[in-house]
Amino acid sequence: MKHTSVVEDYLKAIWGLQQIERPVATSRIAERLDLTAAAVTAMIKRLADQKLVRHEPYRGVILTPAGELSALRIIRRHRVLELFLTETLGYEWDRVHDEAERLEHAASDELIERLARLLGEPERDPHGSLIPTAEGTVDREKLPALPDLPVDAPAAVVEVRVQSPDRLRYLGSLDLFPGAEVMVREQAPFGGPLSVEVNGAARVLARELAEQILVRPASRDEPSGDASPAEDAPGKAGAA
Amino acid sequence: MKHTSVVEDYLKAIWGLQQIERPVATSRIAERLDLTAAAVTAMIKRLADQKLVRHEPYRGVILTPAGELSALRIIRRHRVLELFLTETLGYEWDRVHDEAERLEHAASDELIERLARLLGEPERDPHGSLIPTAEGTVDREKLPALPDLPVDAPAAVVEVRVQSPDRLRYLGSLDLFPGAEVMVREQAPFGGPLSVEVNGAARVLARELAEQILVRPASRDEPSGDASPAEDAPGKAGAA
DNA sequence: TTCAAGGTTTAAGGTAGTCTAAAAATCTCC
DNA sequence: GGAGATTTTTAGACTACCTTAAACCTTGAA
Ligand SMILES: [Mn+2]
Ligand SMILES: [Mn+2]
Ligand SMILES: [Mn+2]
Ligand SMILES: [Mn+2]
Repeated sequence: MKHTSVVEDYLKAIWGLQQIERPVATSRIAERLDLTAAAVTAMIKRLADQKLVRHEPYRGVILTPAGELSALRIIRRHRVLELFLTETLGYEWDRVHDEAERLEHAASDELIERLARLLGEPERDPHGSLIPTAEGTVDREKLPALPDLPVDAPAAVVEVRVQSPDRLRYLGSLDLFPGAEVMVREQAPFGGPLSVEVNGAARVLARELAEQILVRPASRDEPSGDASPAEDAPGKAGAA
Repeated sequence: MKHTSVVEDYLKAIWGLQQIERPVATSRIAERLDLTAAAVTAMIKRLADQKLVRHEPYRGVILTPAGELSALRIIRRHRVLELFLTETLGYEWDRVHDEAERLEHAASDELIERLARLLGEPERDPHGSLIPTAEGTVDREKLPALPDLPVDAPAAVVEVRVQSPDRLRYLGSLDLFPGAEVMVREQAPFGGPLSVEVNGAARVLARELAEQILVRPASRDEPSGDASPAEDAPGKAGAA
């Protein structure tokens, strides 16, 4: 039931990659964790021994239910910690990942649950990612990205799926935090940039970045979502 | 400049033992860290290679200035974290040590300084231990223990040098937190227990425990200390 | 002054995790 | 249905710790 921090990071990586492709290839894990493929193969064997993954040689791995549960518990830790760092300690949203990456292995369940209570049992981290419950469950949501929006349709930023501190800092300078009100004004052809209104201000944004910004279109009838319960705006964490 | 968590724990242990006896014997370190003497000898070699300790074979080790600086920085982390856990998250004072023991290795300097700011740049941890400065300095203070007090002389608890959660919990149930007002009423002979008044309530306390409770006698003229600046009562952290 | 007790170090071996280089399997594309 | 490219796994080594058992100092008491 208790794993090393290295194992925890592997599980987290595999879980994330699994959202894209199952089974997960050795090389995908290697590049995400910045290790050689040989190291990953060796670790995969240990994970399989511990019944955390199933491995088909030369084919890849998938998490077992036990592995997935552990992964989600670590992801919960990571995201709760990230939110604590921005909300309580005033970190910028581009600086929280590395800190949380280490703390997630040292914090006890009790600490995480106390932090979650302090933060009001939050649903999303500073980047808008859903925080798994303490029991290890998350909804799988498929939201449109900014370039998927029709022109002039209002929407709200929900999640910014960007890791790089540089990019996050840049997006922050454009006010593109979860909760921001956005509207696509124009999409340049041939994969060109988007003209977007963010909280009323006109911005131009590289398509590559825009694709990582997930939004919820404003429903025309009601101000909130139609089928889902009213969203609580996560509040722009650590604005510059 | 950056050490493994194991190295950090060795430095911390050696620093603490050095306050009692210099040089520090292999076996003292082994028992404090719950390791075999052989493991300690091996590690001492590595520490000496890194110029963190000086080792005289068969005699013991002492920290170099670099080693002491590192030790004090880790002790600062540990104590700031402990205070955060009691003050901000409502932990009891007997539960914070283990948690801090792990977090101290994962938290960045920036995190610790932000916590310290949040906590008002505190001077003492929940047990009353002095928190080294960010620069890595602490005053060495020698306070009397409870059994050193003359009968009927009022004093204030400053530090409770007890590790064991059981004992801490017990002392907490007697209100013996830093800041408590105490007065020894009677000392049973032959190493017997002490009768002590704690915040006005009569208590009986084993001498062994009383010896770990450091106090500052109230000066008869002024309510505060005479030479030192007024102490800020650390507030009874996590009272039951 | 010797010698045994007790603490310390060395020797040998183990686990977890990493790397490079080589071997093996799979994929791609003609 | 291969040949060659690409991935994956194996083999062999290395670092950081830890353990037990044996050898080695230091010391104090006879
Ligand atoms: Mn991590
Ligand atoms: Mn995040
Ligand atoms: Mn520690
Ligand atoms: Mn303490």
